Amino acid sequence: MTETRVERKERTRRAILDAALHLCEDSSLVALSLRQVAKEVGIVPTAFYRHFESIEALGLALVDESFVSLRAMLRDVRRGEGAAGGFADIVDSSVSILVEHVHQQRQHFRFIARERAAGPPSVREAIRHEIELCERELATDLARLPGTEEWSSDDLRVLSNLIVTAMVATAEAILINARRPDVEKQLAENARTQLRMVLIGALQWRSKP
Amino acid sequence: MTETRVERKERTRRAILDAALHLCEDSSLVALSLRQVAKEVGIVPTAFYRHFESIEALGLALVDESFVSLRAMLRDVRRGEGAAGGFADIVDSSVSILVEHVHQQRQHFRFIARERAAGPPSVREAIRHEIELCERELATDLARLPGTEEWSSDDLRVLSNLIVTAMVATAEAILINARRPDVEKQLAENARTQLRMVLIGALQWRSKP
DNA sequence: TGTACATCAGTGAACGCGCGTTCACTGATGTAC
DNA sequence: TGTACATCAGTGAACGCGCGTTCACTGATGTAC
Repeated sequence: MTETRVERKERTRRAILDAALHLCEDSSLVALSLRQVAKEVGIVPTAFYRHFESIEALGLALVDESFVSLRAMLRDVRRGEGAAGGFADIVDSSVSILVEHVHQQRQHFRFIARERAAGPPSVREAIRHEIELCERELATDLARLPGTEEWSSDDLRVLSNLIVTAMVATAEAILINARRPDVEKQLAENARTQLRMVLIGALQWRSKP
Repeated sequence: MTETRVERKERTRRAILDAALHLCEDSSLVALSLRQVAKEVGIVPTAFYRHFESIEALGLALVDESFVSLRAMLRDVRRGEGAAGGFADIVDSSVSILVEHVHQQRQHFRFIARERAAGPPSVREAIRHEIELCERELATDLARLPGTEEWSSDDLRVLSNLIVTAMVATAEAILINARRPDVEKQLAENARTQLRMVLIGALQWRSKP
């Protein structure tokens, strides 16, 4: 015996998650059927229920998993900020890290981008919640940058929201133009320009009293 | 006889478009069936084919229709810019007009926001194309603002893209928080702050030679 | 104006198919003694 | 170590349902003369 029962079950669960991620790439979770997933995995449809209660529950598991990837990216970005010299370096390295992670975890980023707008309500809500947490984290990071000492916490959140929105849009654009390195290079350069514009504006900003 | 045959047909077509817009509000076009639409309209499923070749074709018609609404908004914004005094006025009035139009054409804006990420490929592509046209229009508007005389056309496009992205995100947030006037007021104020931050950055910007 | 014919939006039966879910089951793995 | 029993991931038949699409049709509206 090379595998325990628990290991075997975990392997099937993994296969279901991977199959779902793959199958819904061209449409959405809401158009994904339990039978399609079971067929792709190579199990009988009813065996699906041994692992998830419904496609929606499977979706929520995929949200958790996808945000593990996204948080790994944020950790890398934060490390880059510590090492870098000025704002220009931070911007350059952050966008590079974004591009790199989008490629490495292509399916997870596509999943978030798509289901954020198209998923079942509970999945949309879960993604919205996770993105809000990311915005909060970024806001506390921004508070450490020189020049934001006098900012209100509201303004930090608003700036953070703007940056996250712009970066999500950049990630989406990169995913749409996958396998077109020239377009991707341009998109990354545009994202850097946008971040620089925003940060220049931010450095001039003074919160209302 | 009160209605000609042509008028009657047009009325059914209208009813199909409205029914589709209403029925896919809680999920997506990809999860919408021809039979659901026919039932809602009160015709037999096969009669659908007298008006559209498929749900996808119906979706493309809805894209056209939705962007008529969106362009009406852009026209109002442009009129506001002409009348307003300084940047602060432009920002205030533009966001107010956005909020107002999002309410007036709630279904069209929701449709665009949702199907942009979730629709059938051809619908996604059509929406992407329309948004790109809007970005171009905004870029030519921006070129008329004082302070952008020396900008490269690339930088104008990049700034325009950032503004459109932020405003689309604001529209989405307003739609999600419909019927919560306090949240909406905050979202509008945040959007104004974001636009001000961006424009302050833009005014400091100098394109690379 | 009246008649004969053409058009065509909407009908209704029928088809084969994939769907989610139920149920009783099998047989390999795991555990208690 | 060997045996008897428990667990439980996966099976397979069956169900009723909604799906898109086909086809021949109906009958009111429109048109030519």
